[in-house]
Amino acid sequence: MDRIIFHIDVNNAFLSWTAIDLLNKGYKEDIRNIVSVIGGDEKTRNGIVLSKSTPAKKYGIKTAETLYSARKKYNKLKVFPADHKYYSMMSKKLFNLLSTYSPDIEVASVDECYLDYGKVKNLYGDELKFAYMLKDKIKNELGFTVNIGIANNKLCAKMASDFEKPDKVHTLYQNEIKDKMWSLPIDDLFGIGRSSAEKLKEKGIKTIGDLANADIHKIEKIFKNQSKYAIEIANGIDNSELELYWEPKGISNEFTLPKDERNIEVLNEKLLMLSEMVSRRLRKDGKYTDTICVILKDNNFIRKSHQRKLKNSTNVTNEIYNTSKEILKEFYKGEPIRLIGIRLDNLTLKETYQINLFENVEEKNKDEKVDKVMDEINSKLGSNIITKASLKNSNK
DNA sequence: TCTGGGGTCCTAGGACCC
DNA sequence: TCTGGGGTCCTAGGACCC
Repeated sequence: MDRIIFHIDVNNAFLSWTAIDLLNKGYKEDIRNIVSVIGGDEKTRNGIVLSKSTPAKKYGIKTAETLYSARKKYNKLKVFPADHKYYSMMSKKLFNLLSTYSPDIEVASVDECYLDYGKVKNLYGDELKFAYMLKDKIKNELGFTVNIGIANNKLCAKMASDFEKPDKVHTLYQNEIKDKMWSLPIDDLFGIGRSSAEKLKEKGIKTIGDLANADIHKIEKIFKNQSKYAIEIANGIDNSELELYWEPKGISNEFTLPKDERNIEVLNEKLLMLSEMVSRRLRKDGKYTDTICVILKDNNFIRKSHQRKLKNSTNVTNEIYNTSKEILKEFYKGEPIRLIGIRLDNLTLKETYQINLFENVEEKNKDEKVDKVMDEINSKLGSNIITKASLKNSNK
């Protein structure tokens, strides 16, 4: 039997949610109806568009472009800051509402999910009628609009929800793929990014249909092992299951520095701060890592990373900090650094531990106690106020 | 005042072992 | 004296997504 999958996608999520927040706070204007964006802070060099209103889209303003560039398209552009806490609250409201209809939901990101309608169709009936009801219920109860894509698999549901926006329901069943998907530009295919799209266009593959009917040998240089898969997605073939339970495979934090930095002492301080951020998240999940990766981006936007695998897994801030400091020393060549980050991989629930003759066990126990106390204080204060980094640099 | 941050997956080369 | 492959693990980088 054919599956029936919904893809539910909030229209202009960050912008819509901020619009609601502002209206609740007495702001007169609904920023969804004006040329507006949610943007990062330009002073800290985070000045890009995170989300745009429908009118902003009409001026050609795109997600991830610089605010500088967006303003050139519309000089009276209104820019509002992001409020991720509020977004995550709205996101929960949406998923809670959806959960009342089905437990089979894959949360794909803060503003989109897949729902296995096939499993509950006998309860709610025709999927199209239900989707319209659902979209209107979300609009009435939560105050924002969504697009719903209906199809026989995740890929096509995702593609369908991306058709005309906002506040729409679309289907993309197996027998509609040719008519509804093949004429779209190759860039629109989920899974084909800018790099692959450029290479495909060079070979004369300009639409999804072109790829669907391409000779596999023609694209093997581009997709290697993934060539068959690439042709399959262009044909709307996707047998992947919904992933109902998600566990992070890695934890990372990174940030752009207010100005380019080449002083390794300053970079080390940032590593301390980052170590605290990632290790606290790790401990909160009750996990351990044995792979620590330091990420740098230089002033030319070239990203470089080096990682190290530990003999024993850990969740101790100090150990992560000391390791990352060593990694940085190993590969930092003195170039101006724009961004620095730490990523923890190979997460496990249990600590692997082999006795190491050279390890100072007392030191480790002390570090663990310090982490525990800090975590408790921070969870009580509900903030990141108490950090070793902030204590160390209390001169501000 | 030009270009974020948090993820996943894949590839390719080298090390190492049998 | 010359020279196998297969398998796995580790590392760095790139592509892609929201």
